[in-house]
Amino acid sequence: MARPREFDENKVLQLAVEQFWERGYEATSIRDLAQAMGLTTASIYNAFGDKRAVYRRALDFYVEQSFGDRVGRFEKRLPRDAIQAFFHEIIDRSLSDTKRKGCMLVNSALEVAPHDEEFQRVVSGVLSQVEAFFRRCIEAGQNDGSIDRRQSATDMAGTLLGTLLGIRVLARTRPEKNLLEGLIRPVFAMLEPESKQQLDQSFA
Amino acid sequence: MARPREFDENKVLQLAVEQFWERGYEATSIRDLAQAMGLTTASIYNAFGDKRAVYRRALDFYVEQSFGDRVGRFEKRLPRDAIQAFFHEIIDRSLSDTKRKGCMLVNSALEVAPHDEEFQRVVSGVLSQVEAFFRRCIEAGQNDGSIDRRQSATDMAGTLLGTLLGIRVLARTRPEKNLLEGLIRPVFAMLEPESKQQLDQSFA
DNA sequence: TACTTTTTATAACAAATGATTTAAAACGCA
DNA sequence: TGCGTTTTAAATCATTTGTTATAAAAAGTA
Repeated sequence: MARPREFDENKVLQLAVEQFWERGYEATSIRDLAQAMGLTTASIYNAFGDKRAVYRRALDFYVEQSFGDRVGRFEKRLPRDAIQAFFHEIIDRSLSDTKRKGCMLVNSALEVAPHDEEFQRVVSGVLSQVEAFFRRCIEAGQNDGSIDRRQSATDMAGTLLGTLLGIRVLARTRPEKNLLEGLIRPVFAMLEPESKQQLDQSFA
Repeated sequence: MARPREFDENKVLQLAVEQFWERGYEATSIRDLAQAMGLTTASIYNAFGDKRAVYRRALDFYVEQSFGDRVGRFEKRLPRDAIQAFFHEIIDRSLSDTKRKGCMLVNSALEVAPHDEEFQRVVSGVLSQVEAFFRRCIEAGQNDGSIDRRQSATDMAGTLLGTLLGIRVLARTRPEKNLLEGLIRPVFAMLEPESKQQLDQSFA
């Protein structure tokens, strides 16, 4: 019928992700993008539309591979394990992020979402999903007695979401192991039921 | 000796702050800046240097008026009051921030600091000062018994710093009163000494 | 093989970008 | 009043920006 594409859409999208992720939206020009993706600008416009559309697709691609199966995988664990493993993985990734790219979703939340309704919805939707994941974990833990019941699951899920975002911001200017691993200790302690807290205390 | 300035440096710096704060560094052109400051581009270059230098001065100006006396004012209160008042003020400001500008320091931490050593130092320095403020409050509270002693002051100060940054990120896409006020409740509870926690529990 | 369709490569477009030039205007000091 | 100096205004500089024509190249179908 016609000439076929020379490039693999997923491959070039991944390259677009890396470019936008590292430099952000405004600081990345179409030519930067073309070089990073190994395409001509004409091919980009033909395949995706304009610059904003490429960013839109790139963000979806990032979200898909960053939150897609991950949340589900963690949820198979014991509630408190799931939460702790989630945070430890975020911290590990932050500490090995030598380019200090942070989290592309958080970057989008600050650079593009405030001035673009559609991105606002996308970002806020993903954040709500993460919050819901935390809430499910906490509710499960409160039911089996492994998580403290004095604070509501909703409030604690919000605390975890806030802490997560805080870590991702902090890591971009101060990616220090002691700082990041230290700041989650009190958060994990907050999850512990009172009885266990007393027990720990008696051995201290 | 020579022709005097027609503008007040502090006034135009404040206008530059508002422009950069709302739109960020890359999305603000020199002409945007000139219009916002009520100056010609020539005057800007003559008075400040290049675009980066204006941003540098604007960020200093913002930090000065945002963190300058504020931290000191809070520190005059009782330790736990100081921390709680600090967070309530941040949340109030976030909820009344109709333009969703967030915190210019956090914005800088994500947009410019990762690619600019000098801004890296500035941002990380201010964050360290906030952290130190939290730590001093916590240590004072631990000494007078109003703050829990089971977690180290360093760890809890990190938690507060992370929570603060998380709130500022979250507020830019989801400035919801319930969410923000809810997420700090478990954090404040974490500060409470165990004895008090038990007491609260007995009345619940 | 010729036709149709899509992708490519190259070049170009108008507009915007950061930055500077030029010359007029405005002050202090002699 | 004139001199020296700095600020201002307007125009202009070379690049870069996002985007689009143009035409050649590459495939499937007839």
